[in-house]
Amino acid sequence: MRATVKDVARLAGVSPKTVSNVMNGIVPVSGPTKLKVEQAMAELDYVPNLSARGLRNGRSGVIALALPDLGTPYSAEIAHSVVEVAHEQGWSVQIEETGSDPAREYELMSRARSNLIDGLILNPVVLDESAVKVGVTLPPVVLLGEVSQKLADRVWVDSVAAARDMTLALGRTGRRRIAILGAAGGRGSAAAILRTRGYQAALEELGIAWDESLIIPCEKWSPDAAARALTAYLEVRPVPEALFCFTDSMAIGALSVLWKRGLRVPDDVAVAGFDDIADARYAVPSLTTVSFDKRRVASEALRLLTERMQDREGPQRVVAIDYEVVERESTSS
Amino acid sequence: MRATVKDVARLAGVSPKTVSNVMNGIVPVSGPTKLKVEQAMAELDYVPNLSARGLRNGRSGVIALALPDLGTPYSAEIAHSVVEVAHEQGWSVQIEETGSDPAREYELMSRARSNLIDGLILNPVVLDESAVKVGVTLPPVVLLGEVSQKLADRVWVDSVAAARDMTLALGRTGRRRIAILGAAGGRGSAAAILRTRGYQAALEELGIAWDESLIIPCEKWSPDAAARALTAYLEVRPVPEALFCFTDSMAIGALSVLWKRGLRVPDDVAVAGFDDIADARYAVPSLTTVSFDKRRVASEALRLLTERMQDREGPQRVVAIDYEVVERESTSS
DNA sequence: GCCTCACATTACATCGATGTAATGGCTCAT
DNA sequence: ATGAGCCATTACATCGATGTAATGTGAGGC
Repeated sequence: MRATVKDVARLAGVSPKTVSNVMNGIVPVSGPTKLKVEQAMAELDYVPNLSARGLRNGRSGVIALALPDLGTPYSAEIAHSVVEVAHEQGWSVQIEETGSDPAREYELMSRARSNLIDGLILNPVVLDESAVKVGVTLPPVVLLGEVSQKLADRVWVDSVAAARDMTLALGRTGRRRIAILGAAGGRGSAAAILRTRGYQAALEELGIAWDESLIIPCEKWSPDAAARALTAYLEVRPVPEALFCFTDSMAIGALSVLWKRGLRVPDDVAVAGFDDIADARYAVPSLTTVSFDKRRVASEALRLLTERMQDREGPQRVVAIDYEVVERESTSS
Repeated sequence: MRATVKDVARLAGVSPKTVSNVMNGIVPVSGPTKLKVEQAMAELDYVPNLSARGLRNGRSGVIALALPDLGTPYSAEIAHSVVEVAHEQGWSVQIEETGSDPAREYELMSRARSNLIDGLILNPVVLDESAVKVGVTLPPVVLLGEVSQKLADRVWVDSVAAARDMTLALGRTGRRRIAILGAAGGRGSAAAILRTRGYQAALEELGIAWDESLIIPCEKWSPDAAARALTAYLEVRPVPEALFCFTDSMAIGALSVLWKRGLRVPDDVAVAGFDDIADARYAVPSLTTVSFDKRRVASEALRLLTERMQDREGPQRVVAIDYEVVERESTSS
């Protein structure tokens, strides 16, 4: 059986509370007593029971991170950063996937309320619907991404500005028939809408007319879906001069399709992505993309979350993360 | 304040224990009483406190998954599968990164012993050293990968056989100067050693002499490191006829380097990987690799883990996951 | 030498859910 | 009608750590 505070106390010849005092160091303990207790803890190989502590303190030291799909490089990199930053600050991270199923977002919320979780960092797929449930009775929530949600703290990259800058960069290379891949089919994701808006703004600045035939819809932002969408598109349309994919994953799928068709990048068509995932640099050719510091996203999210734990009532805050258009071989050789 | 069993009991006009009985359904509860309780729970929006339940039951419903680096596609895909399968079975998953720091593996173990975690799925970086700590006083542990560790249950892919098959497949295309990328520099990882051994076995079968100059060491299995290692190698050595990279990530780094040097794949050099990550299919050219079912890895790991929870004393078990050499464009056009 | 004050330490209650053992009410057989 | 027997329900204790309030111990001042 595992040792408890009682066992340690007995061995050290003190009371359980003193052991507790030694551990959390708030109530002062005299030198010799402290030493005795520490020796006893070491001897018994004592490890505190976090369930008990959590019950007593009302805090578990665990935060949840909810992402659509951990398997995608973007989510994986975000998760990596969050886990790393959280670890540095003494938090454990429970990971949940909301996948394609919006219901999981709600499920998560109620799970969060079951006290095993002190806070939640959520990258939502369903946008406004989630809003309903985000209230004061919930644990602190920080949202990631472009969500039209005013009820929770949020960390995001300015998609409109970034997409605009990227489109301008493509225009600056002299290309005018600039297509976008990943636009919303029906009611699309907020990110799709915002990035399309940025693209549109750039076109106006460049004096390029909006051309519906250059909008390539693609609901799912995976290489798979992108490859299919682009293949279908190229069956019936000429090759655009530039192709701005709304994520790097889609761009990687697109590069594969273009290469298979014998189209040269960037000579025949320039390709750009968004997110700057690790593999973007090693794409063939290396991928021009919108880059931003994912570690920064993680640390800001965690900062907002912990601050929210202190002050549950303060005003909602939104943190924008700086981005940068990184030009690589896929747009200029 | 959040509702507790007491509150629910008071509202339903029964005792707390009856509420508990309704929830876990082991002790029978009469129809009408059950209904009253359920209504009360709904009305109060009751959510059980998992810390309290965990304290009482000694189980938290949470398992930990420890991987070297969540940011890499391979780890991410494994994590994705584990989270998904675990969720289906009602488990939550806490993710930890052991990174390059072996100490974290120990840290994790002790964390696991703190009762917030019912079991641990560990993909170790340090091999045998971990062994020491895996004992009966720990929660159930399942190891992932090629670990020379006989003290815990384990799920793996037979690296020796897979590397042998891949090398044979490369040999079958008529190429004889087959290089490997990712071999162990000093005391390498178990996987590196085993894959090198499989390569060696295949060479013998093919009647090809062992050539030390075709062994390209690369400690870290990232595109970065692979790109650097290969670049350095090509400065001083001729291009091999085939390049067997020990992971797909390395292969992606290698493809990028080869392309930048104007070398054509597979015409000038065939390239193969290992793991069949999602992006392998969309590499340029698409990547020949060793494929296996990651969901299967996850479900077997979880099965071993839950069975181990039932029977802490049973004999250690090892599950080998089937693999398949998938030939794509990077080895034959 | 005695009293005060400060500080380390202790006993006890508590967090919320649930197993144990005991109680209560009910049906059914005689 | 009454006792046996069964099943739903209850009171209480418990899991382990920790806050609260009370106790104990020492030093220092007069």
